[in-house]
Amino acid sequence: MVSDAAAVPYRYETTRHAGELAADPAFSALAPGASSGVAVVVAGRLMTLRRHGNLAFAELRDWTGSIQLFADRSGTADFGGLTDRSLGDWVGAEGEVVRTRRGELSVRVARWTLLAEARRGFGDKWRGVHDVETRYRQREVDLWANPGVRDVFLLRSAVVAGIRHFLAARGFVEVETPVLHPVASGAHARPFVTHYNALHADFYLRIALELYLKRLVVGGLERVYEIGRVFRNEGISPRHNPEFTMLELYQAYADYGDIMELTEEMVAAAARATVGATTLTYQGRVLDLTPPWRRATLEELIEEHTGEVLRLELGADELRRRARALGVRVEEADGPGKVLVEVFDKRVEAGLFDPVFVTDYPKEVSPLARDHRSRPGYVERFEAIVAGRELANAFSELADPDEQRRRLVAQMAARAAGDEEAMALDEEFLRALEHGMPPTGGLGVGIDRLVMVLADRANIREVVLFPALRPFPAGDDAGRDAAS
RNA sequence: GCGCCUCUAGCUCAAUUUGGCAGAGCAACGGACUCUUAAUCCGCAGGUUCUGGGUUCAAGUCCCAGGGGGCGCACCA
Repeated sequence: MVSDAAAVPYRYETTRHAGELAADPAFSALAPGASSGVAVVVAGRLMTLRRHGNLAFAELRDWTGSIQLFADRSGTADFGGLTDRSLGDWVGAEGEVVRTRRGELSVRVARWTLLAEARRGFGDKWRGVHDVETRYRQREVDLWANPGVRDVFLLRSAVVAGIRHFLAARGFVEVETPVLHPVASGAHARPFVTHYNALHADFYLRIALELYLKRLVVGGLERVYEIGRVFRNEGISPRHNPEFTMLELYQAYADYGDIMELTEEMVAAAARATVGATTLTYQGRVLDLTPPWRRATLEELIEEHTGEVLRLELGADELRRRARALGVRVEEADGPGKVLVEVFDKRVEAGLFDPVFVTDYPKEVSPLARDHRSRPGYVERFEAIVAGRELANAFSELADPDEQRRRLVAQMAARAAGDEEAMALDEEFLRALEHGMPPTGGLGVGIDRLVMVLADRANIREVVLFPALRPFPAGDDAGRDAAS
């Protein structure tokens, strides 16, 4: 069915969406076989087409839902042209809202317009497309072929909108900071490297938002946040995409206790804005996100889940011995704090399901967090664990420029000793701190992981539209298409 | 990077315990049908079984190498 592409209009004005028609109380009482007298214009893709000679029924789907089109030879202009259409074609239709004798709300098509032709099909109309490679590489196909996919991404949009709304109500301002950094710092991760031709210098894609945002607090933005992509040059897994979306926020005059309250309220608000409740089902289990969340120290949770009482005071040798006894692999170079966190990550984290704020991390592994006000060797830091995964990381921020320099110098020493993830020293950041940063609470939230929880998805690829995959192999389908 | 699994028509999947002419449903294409809901019915067409080697009279099936994908480990706050 080759059609004249030039005949496709440049614009098409609809009056209603399919989902609205189905939900409109004005039509709910419409009896089978009755007409409403209301004329509408709708548009979307033909998902099914049932031809009956002089009658035809079609499912027209737009991004709000579906509406049935009802056409007949006597009442529909170019009826034959309509029944010649293929599944997947985009069609605009105008006509009266009616209910068929069998009770299906429909638009009785008076006139219709071809808006685009689908040269390719969308796979099995009942079973959809299961091949994950097709689903992720050709998300446009996945969005039509598989139920629920579009809903996940609409939910993702609503989560981000809900967070912006929540933060605006608390007086936060949203900013944008550079993606290309001369020094990649603010997190323990290997960066992607790129080259800045105009500056004749290598730059790094950011691994965190942290340092620039704190400089803005120094600059007087007392409540500031950014939602943006960060890039970590690491493995791809069901829980890791090398580029992912992070929310970071900083609140002057607040400590990590305040940030805990903010975190649980913000996640609860995002849940209410999307699933409509703070209790939901995740992977078959009931997950209760209702504040307040449990608070427990790292050591308390380790003891609870392993039976071992591990404290920094035991010293590195003894801690390594006990960690190995628990089956946790640790390096000889690992200090006591690193060992403690390793034990938690390997033996405790995955077993936590309902939300927990894990508090008070070793100073050794937290170079940007402020010393704990009462526990030597520890910092005021927490991670929020939800459904067995880290959802957020936060601290009372370290503001003392001298102490911050000492910590980062130590990191650079570790880096020189071979630790590729040790944090880099950023002189511009240190200079900013010398201007004075007030007491500040900071938070980082993995938006992708939050969406996974709210959308009940176990794989991060299900919540990222175009997840990282190997480049499309040469000589495969795309190459043939280009040649033909 | 390592281990295990996987790749068959546009899509979803079959193809007998060491191996014996590669099939079905959906989509597409031609046709019938005035209330369908994955419409139904008739007809037609559709293949480098991921790629390259090897074993065998015979390979989708067994072996080797490579590629894509999945899962786990490692890595990764």
